Amino acid sequence: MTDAISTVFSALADPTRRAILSMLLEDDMAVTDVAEPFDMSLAAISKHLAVLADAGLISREKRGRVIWCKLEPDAMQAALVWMQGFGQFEPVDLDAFERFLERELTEGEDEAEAPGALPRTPGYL
Amino acid sequence: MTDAISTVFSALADPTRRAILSMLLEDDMAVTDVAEPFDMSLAAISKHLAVLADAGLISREKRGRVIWCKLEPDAMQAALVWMQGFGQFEPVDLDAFERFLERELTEGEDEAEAPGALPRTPGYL
DNA sequence: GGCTCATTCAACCACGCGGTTGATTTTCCG
DNA sequence: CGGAAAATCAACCGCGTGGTTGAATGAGCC
Repeated sequence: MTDAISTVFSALADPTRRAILSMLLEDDMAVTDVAEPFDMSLAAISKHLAVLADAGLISREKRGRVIWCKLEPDAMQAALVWMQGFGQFEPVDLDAFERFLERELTEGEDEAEAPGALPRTPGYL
Repeated sequence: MTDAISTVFSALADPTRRAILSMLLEDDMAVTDVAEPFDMSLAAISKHLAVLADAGLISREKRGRVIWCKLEPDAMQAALVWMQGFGQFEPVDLDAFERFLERELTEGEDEAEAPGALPRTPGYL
């Protein structure tokens, strides 16, 4: 329940919230602008944003009377690694797997596009 | 709601269900054996298994009067790819990952098969 | 046949979630 | 100052979910 990974998966389980994250992939956005394409009240979107912020998937910064929402993709990493460790079921040495990930993450610091990802604008790098 | 990815994320959002998946990573199991380490009723575990099966994350095959649960990691693929479209950790390029898996899997070929289990081939590689 | 084991079904309950509307707070602006 | 915009808060509603217990179904065993 209260563990971080559950919170992340739970936050990702809603299509509206996933759509919001996809929007934030392109750029930081104000709450009103996030809500604009959706057919629901602003309060509902505000709640969704609260769920995402609680999971650490976004951060909210107040500038003036506008609150800017920013994607925080690091929060996905634990869940992602968990799933990846699952992908190849079986006697794979998880220690070696962790070392592999560590190596990959530390040496691949140059920019690369994710296959099939939306166009990335460097807003959070 | 009814889309596949939401169902998968929702299923993964419960620590009991993730623990079950981890157990099934080692071997196929009967429902009673799955339920054994948990401090809740068998019916509750049965419901969790239904949720996992509905998400496609496991399959259940009845042999005799016992139902064998088998991990189906392919169902994670879509959700995993979706997440990979996000972070800066995406330079975990799948080529290196595949090579890693290749090496790991060919090293540990003396592993015991589950009794009557289908051959464990990496379905999504 | 009758018993027992494995599993699910059926009701039921407490609780949280996704949504609404209306009031409130904070900030900008003329 | 007064008003409008941005966002959240508060209360409420319907429904799904995670859990319980007890009964039902089905397969194996003596």
